Amino acid sequence: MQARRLAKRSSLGSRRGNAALQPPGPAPAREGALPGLPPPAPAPAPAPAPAPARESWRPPLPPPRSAGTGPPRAAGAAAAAASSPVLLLLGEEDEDEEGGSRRRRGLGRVQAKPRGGAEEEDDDEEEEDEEVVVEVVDGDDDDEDGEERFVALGPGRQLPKGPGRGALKVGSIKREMAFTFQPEDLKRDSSKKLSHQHLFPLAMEEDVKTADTKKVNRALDHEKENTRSICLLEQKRKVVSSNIDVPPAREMGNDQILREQPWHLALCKEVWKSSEELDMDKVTAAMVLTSLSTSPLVRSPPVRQNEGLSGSWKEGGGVPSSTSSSGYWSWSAPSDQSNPSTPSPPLSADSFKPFRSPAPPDDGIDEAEASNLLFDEPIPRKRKNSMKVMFKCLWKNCGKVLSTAVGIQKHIRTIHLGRVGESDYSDGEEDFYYTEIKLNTDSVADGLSSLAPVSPSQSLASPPTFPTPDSSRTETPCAKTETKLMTPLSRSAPTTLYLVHTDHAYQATPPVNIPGSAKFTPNGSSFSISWQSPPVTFTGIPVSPTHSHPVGTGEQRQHAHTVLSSPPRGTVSLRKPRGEGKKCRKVYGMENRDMWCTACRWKKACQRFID
DNA sequence: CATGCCGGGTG
DNA sequence: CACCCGGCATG
Repeated sequence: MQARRLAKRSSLGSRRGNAALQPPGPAPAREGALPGLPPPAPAPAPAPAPAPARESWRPPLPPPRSAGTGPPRAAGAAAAAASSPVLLLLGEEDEDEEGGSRRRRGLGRVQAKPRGGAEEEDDDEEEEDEEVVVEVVDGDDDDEDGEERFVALGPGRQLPKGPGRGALKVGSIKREMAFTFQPEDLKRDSSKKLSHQHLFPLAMEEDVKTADTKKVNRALDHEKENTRSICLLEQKRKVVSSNIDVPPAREMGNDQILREQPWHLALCKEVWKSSEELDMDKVTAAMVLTSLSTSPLVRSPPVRQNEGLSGSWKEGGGVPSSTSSSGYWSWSAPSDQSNPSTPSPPLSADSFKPFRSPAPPDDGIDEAEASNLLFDEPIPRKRKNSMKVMFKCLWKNCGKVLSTAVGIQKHIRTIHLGRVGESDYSDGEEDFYYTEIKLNTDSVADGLSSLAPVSPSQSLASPPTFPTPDSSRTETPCAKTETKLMTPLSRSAPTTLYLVHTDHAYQATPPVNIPGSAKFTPNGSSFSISWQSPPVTFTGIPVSPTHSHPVGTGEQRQHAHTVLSSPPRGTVSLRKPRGEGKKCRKVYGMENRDMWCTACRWKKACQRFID
């Protein structure tokens, strides 16, 4: 808001100085524009250009190319492509995107690029693919690498080598298919592009994402044909792979799988393919691996993967509303979810990408895990740590609380039931005399600490959150988290905690109950958490809300105020009481404004007539 | 509404 | 830091 206003103001100001005739938009730009530049181009061009360009190059699939094998096989492959949708996808797009860009490139890549920015990115995306292909085909120097990939590609799901593999393998599949009918020479640009590659990582990802989405949509459209096309693809691949010396057994395994579940696999393949397109390189894979290994609580991947397979996650923006998010994301869940690499699960493709590949390996486990979390067990694992289960004896006048069921049973047996000798024998009667109580270890503190995205801070190398129940702590990590991955869910998730301190009656926000918020009632005081507009409200805290000026205890409160951002008028009335004496304005009047003290001129506290 | 002043933006 | 201004609080 302010910004806008300011902008407006500034523009006005500039106009003021200039001529009021200038059209509002271009005016400032032009003023700033260099004399040497051609007037029309600079200002308008940059802004609108990117958008359209992006649109146009969006669909790009990683342009499969062949290095050595290309030419001879190309014709046949093209023909095949025509008959099969999937192949069409690959080939066709290749034509569009690749051809176009290539042509342009041919014309003069060195020259300035009208829409070159997008183009470049596109190319970059292809980079990795190409490189890999080259390696594989050539197989000379980097033989080992190439081979490895192909080996991995075979098994499809029994990926023994780790998460990252999944993507790579699938990718290699596609590559195989691709270069079969793409007799293009990649060496040409590859090196150059590679150099570019690291420059546009984000762009790449996004591209990939969109491409991915689009692809899957198409896949859905052509469900039926997909089966067939897959078969064709399989054939193709076999041909190629035979050249490349792929272990036949694995190939077969993969094919069989495909045949058994043609449709699903078609989709899977699409997804995988795309994921591979994302081309999460080894580094990413490693990162994911490490993050996975460090935090055993990473459970989002499974869910997401499922979504991905079903294609639901791509229906733009629909993600958050998907099953996983709705039910699963009860208040406590986020605390678990907010782990290093997945502060905000399903939404952003960025976060999504890295996880897709690792997913396959732990498929089974994750499946179980996900369902587990989805259905029952309202209290996710991590919370168990903070949640202490105690067993309380219900016997009259005996409030004994023990930490173990066995203990309490024993207690009841021996003390109340008088079964001293039969300590081991239990007829279950004891069960009636004790109850299980869950001690929310200092509910408030617990809640806060668990809500605090402790894990994200790890991955982000931000200062670790202190286990101390200092609620104020929670904010720092949050901010970072948000900046990192700004996905709707992450924002809505309780990653951010605001503590609204109520100093004034008008500021007192009654505990707001919002769906998805949890409310604790420890020690009689109420503590409600929600991750929406009025995120957290504290009431009943032993802080006297009476005095409006921080004195004595005000110290603490002051601290709380500064540290905790309180949305609604967080500013305590530190405002200097209005000066009663004469002020420059009064003394000199508006007419003699130049005689005012500077402070007055600046609308600051008058310095001349200080009270 | 007038005034005093704070918070924040711009250069 | 100088300058400016939006907007709130107060009278």
